[in-house]
Amino acid sequence: MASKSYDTFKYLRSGKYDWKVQARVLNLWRGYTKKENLSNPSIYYYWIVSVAEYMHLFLDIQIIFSRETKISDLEESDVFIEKVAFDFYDLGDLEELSKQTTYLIDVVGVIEEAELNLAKFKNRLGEPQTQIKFHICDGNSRVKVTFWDAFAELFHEAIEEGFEWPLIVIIGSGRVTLWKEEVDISNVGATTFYINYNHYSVNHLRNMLKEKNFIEEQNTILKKEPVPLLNIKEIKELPEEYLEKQVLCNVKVKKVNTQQNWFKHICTSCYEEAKKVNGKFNCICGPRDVPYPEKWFNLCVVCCDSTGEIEIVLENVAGQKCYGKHVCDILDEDDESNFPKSLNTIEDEDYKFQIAIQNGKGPMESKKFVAKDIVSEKYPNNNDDNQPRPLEESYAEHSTSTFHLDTLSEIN
DNA sequence: CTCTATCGCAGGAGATCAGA
DNA sequence: TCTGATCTCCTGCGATAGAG
Repeated sequence: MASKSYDTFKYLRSGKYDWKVQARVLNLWRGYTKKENLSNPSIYYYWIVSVAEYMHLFLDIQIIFSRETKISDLEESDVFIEKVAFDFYDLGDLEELSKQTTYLIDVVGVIEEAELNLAKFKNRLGEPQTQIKFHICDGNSRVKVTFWDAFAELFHEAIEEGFEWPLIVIIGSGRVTLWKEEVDISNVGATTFYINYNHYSVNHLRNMLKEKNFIEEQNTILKKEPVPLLNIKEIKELPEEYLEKQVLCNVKVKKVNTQQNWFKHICTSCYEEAKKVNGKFNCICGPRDVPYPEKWFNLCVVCCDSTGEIEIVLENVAGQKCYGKHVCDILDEDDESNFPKSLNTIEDEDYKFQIAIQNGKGPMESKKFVAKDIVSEKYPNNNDDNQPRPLEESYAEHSTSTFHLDTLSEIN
């Protein structure tokens, strides 16, 4: 048997038990076996003892390792196998894939957000968790991506490394789920990411980005209406039909209102405000306590420009961007229950707010102005001097033990 | 291991049975 | 009665789904 030549994945089939293949482990993460561990990713050959017929959407076979499977290292110079291989899916096809839990998927897309921030919160069990959320777009569709905890922090560190924006990301072996009726790609142990990687798919997207209509098409997908830039006088005079619409406005923060609550408690399930009743937080989404509500900015500031003054409520995203901190960070620093003095630091600063016009609370207040975001000029930034910078290694949470070789079968 | 809750299976320990 | 084989119950762990 030792002299037997290698089989290729293309010809593997069930019913025969002594296949011998050369393969590169593209992705390796810790699984659950009681005794045996496998070492770091490298090249192996395997005696495939059983090839199970496996009925599914994408691949014809699944390779199962048994006690009889023999694995040997191969020298890099002995074989030529690509170091990466992706099996990309269109972002528009992911909804169907979100209904299954067997397979992980590879996608590539342009990150839409101009800035990506880590969100820290406590889950319903009081455990601190970290997440980073963004959307990717392939020119035809867009999907939400949520990375969790250490993987989110790894991703956040990676994007700080000075890549060309907009970032083009390949997500390898992401898990597709439906979250609040929206397709969401999240990470599992196997998930990897490659930022501005030197791959034809990335180069293709970047070429598309240079065409004018990519951004236009993307905006069409987002059904974004252009947001008008108005001054304070114009905003105040907006007619009723502008309720629930958004405008942009360049303002200077004149005064931070220290007389009102500067943050509110948010239910971690439905993101509505949680109210304190008898010492416990309750939410409208169901008869349950919210033991660890999130804390979101809800800070009143008086702003001005050359045409007048206006009171604006900074919501969470705008507040985080103003201070570069989360509410809990400010609370940690200022453990007094009084209004934190550090909140005054934005006075006399200039901002371009994206403001939603909302219904006021009472007869004295017909309209309310809520800053949803701060507009950054960072995106898009096609600076040709800034060449895409591929990562030498993918970022992944590699550990030891079992393999998932779903993507390998496409190599040969 | 994302983390947690839950389900289901594998395997160990002890009980039971059959044959010498 | 002893010993080995088989059966049953229980526990712990792996797999999976769901949450944020």
